[in-house]
Amino acid sequence: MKTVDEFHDRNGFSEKEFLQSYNPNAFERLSLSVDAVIFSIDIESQKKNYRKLDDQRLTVLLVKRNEHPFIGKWSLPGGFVGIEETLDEAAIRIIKNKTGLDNLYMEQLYTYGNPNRDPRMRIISCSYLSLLDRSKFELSQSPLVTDSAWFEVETMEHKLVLSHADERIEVAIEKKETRNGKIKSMEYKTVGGSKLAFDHGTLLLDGLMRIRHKIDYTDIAFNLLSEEFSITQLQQIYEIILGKKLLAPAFRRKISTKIQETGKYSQEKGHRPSQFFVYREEE
Amino acid sequence: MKTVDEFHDRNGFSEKEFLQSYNPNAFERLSLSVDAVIFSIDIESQKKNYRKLDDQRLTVLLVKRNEHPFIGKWSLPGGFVGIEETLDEAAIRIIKNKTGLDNLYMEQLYTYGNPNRDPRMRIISCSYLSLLDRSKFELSQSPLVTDSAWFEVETMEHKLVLSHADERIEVAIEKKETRNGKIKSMEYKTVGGSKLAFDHGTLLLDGLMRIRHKIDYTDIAFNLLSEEFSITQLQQIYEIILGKKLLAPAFRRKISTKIQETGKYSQEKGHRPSQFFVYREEE
DNA sequence: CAATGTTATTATCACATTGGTAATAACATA
DNA sequence: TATGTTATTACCAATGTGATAATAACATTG
Repeated sequence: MKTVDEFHDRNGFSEKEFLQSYNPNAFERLSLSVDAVIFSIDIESQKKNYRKLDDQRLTVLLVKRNEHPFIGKWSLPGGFVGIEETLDEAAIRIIKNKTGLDNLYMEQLYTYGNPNRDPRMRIISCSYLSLLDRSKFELSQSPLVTDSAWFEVETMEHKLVLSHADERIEVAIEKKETRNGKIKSMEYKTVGGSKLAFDHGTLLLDGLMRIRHKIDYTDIAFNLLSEEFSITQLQQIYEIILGKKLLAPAFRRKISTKIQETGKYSQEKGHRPSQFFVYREEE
Repeated sequence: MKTVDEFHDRNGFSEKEFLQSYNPNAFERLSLSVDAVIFSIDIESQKKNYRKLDDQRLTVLLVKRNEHPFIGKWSLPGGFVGIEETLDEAAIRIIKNKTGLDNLYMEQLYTYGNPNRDPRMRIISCSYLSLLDRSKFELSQSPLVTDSAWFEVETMEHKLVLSHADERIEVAIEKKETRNGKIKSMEYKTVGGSKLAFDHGTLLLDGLMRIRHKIDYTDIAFNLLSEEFSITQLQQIYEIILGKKLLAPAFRRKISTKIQETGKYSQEKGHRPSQFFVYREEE
């Protein structure tokens, strides 16, 4: 079998020779960062606050920037990719640093390369989507607790509203009809600046779209709940993400193949106890 | 309203001052390339060659590298992202250069950042998926015709086989069970080297998975056909991509809402003519 | 020109899935 | 014991899907 080295280019160089004389600065260089869109839902706390179902929210983890650029603004947790780590490794490292948690659901989302997205220089950002089981997590565990917070996410017709305590961030959204080949589709794009750093409003919106879409052909929603859960809790997760009410009997039927009874029951008072279930893997 | 400049960092610098003194080389730099997985199906030519339905194939555009590294090997068409262009712009430019075509269906697929994926240096690759209507396209129109070709794609249990004329490229595939949070899933990964340059076997396999999955919740398949087509041709596209036969009446029903009659009929002999349809956009 | 072969298209049926409402169950409290 | 609350099951209608059969519209052949 031929080895690569047997081939020579038009200058007569073998691959080994070529690589030895290769100048890495021949092309423009740039930097790569990873930014994480970390979602969670705190069903328990939302219940304690007497929230109605339609008032419950998905939350996203934001950190306040304490360095230029965009100092003082909220941003998605992120950081630069080290020269010797893969993108996934960088995302795991960054999420661990910001949340203290490991083994989360995590997937690469999209890569943003607008030349002007960072005022410092050309920085490409690869975004990751991550889902957190809030019962395992307390913000105080994080080394960054003083300037990180879970913001409730609310989508309205023309804007995305993020709120936490008395902070309120609005991101304008444009519904835009785009054509891609023969396919016409409605795209949701953020427009203009906001109180969010960089283009993180766009990253957040894209993450939101991804989870809303992916919830009905995968089981990612289970990652937002603890090991044992009632069907009602699970249904609430779906309702919050999809932004609409679901019918209990139909939901129960559809989900029944994916869960398994535990025989344990809830201790809530004043009504029939609900059974706890666990996620059952497909065979 | 406050401007960003009013904030000062711990060194007392405003954002403007910070940016003026920013050293872009403070972090490790790298390069970014875009590689395109361009699929097409040539129904007409496959019919002329008396191919049976189950013998029809999806094809992907490969170009032969005439420079180090991987000189002489086949690769996906790609190139470096210019310092002043977005990733989408780079993909459009590259596809136009390689195929001569514009206004194709195109979407960003995934970003690959393994530190060792390129022997020259750290090069990140952002892959794009593109679909081509073969009736509008002839390879001879391309400025790169001498070293580019449509390779038929065939997936088998443990390998991906690409073939064109007497060339045959095999890419080993590993079915790997991965766990991501609570979700267990089967992933298909390419293993080891092949006659394909870089990690392009992986890019190709991921593109294949994406199109197979996306075909049943979007209308991307229409991008592989010309304006007017018979339902049978459309069904063949679906069969080729999904890799299995479909029942004509069921397919007809399902697709009927997405197409519109033209009143024109095929001229083929020996049987009932088929009506031509056009893609109908949703209201 | 009728019989045959070929592909296109429609009809029909059984079955599964889903949206929706009603009924029942299992508690706590008044 | 009656009432309120949530959980769970039963049931029905409407819709969608897999599958086979029937019919239509040609060309070709004997």
